[in-house]
Amino acid sequence: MQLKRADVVTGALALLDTDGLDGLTMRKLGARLGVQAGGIYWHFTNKEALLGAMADRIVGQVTETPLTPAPWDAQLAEIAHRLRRAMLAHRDGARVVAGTYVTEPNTVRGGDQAMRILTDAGFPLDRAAWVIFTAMYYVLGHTIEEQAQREAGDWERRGSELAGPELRRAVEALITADPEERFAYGLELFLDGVRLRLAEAQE
Amino acid sequence: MQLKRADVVTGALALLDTDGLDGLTMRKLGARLGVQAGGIYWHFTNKEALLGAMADRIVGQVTETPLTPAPWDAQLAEIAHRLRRAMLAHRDGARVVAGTYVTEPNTVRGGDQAMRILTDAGFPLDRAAWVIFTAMYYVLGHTIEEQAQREAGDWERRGSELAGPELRRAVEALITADPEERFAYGLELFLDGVRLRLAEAQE
DNA sequence: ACCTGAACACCGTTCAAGT
DNA sequence: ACCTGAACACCGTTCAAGT
Repeated sequence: MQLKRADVVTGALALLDTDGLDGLTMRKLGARLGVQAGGIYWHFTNKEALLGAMADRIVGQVTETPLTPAPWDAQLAEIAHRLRRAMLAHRDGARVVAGTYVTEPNTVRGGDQAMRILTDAGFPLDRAAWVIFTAMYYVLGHTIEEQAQREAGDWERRGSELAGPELRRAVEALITADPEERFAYGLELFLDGVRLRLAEAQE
Repeated sequence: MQLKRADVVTGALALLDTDGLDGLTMRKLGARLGVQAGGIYWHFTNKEALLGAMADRIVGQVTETPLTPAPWDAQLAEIAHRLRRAMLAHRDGARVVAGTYVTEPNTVRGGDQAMRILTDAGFPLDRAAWVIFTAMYYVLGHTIEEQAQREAGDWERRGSELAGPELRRAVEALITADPEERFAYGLELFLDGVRLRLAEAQE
């Protein structure tokens, strides 16, 4: 059986889960697929393109099941939570998604959906775009760190090494907290601001 | 004259400016410093440690001049703006800072300062920590993308390649916007949320 | 203490040639 | 069309040995 583009992506995601992003090499991927490293370049022009396809596969989870009708802010929060979960489903998933400027189908679909939610709510197009990217930075940043903490257990050690008294207790507060709760808190912080701007624009 | 740790960092930042993060190799750095690549390992245990020192040098700009007395939200905004400017001062500066879990002096000092501002304003310690990291994700994410856009001019092309109608115009809205204004907007969005939480906590 | 020289164990990518 | 074999031009890191 011959290799399809989709098989390469599936294999790459499996390798990502076992070896992490730094361990994801073309040679190891070739071995897993029963192919020489060079052979992969028939399916993808380079590693970056492959990573882009992997990112799009991950992001695809967000738009898989349709959103239930709800107020715009609840829908936006739902998208953010879905994106976080989708990235958490693969080791280093957030780093993979963050590392690619994806113009691929699923990413476009997700972005389009988010844009429509905000413009329907009454936001002007440019502000809606700014808001979405701001949210994106938060979701990516939070999830990257969440996964870094999970993998390298030495965050705890590093925390206790910290000289600064306030920051040290701050890092401890981060580590002991439930990641899900912390994620929701930061997201709401930011949604508060969005709600306020919308209210101002409409009066 | 012999090489000091600080000289290595200075040379590495200069190389970063000319060749970018991907072009920053130990061999090229050695050549610039008049030393074999292996020689650098006497000063730093590995490349990661060197990158950490570079990040701390960059972050050091934030705490160099003391903050003028002002309300807590203005001070926090000032820190965020300083951090962005400090990272913009070096090519790929944001990526360098984002890629390291820094426990080094300047980073600790900056984190401590931010924590004190929020706790003095009345925030409980754990929430203050959450807020700061949320802000950090935003500042890093925004600045990384700002620099990516600056370096690879192909963002514009990618934008016009986008199939999705809403998202396409969204990306155009991002590109045409003044980065400084866009940064301030996203920051205020988030500060709005923080102000709201603080007001709720104090009534 | 500080660095050289040279090696080790890798990388991503290319490309003629095979089937 | 799809892949092999083998090479090219790199990496980060180690470490005996020099000064």
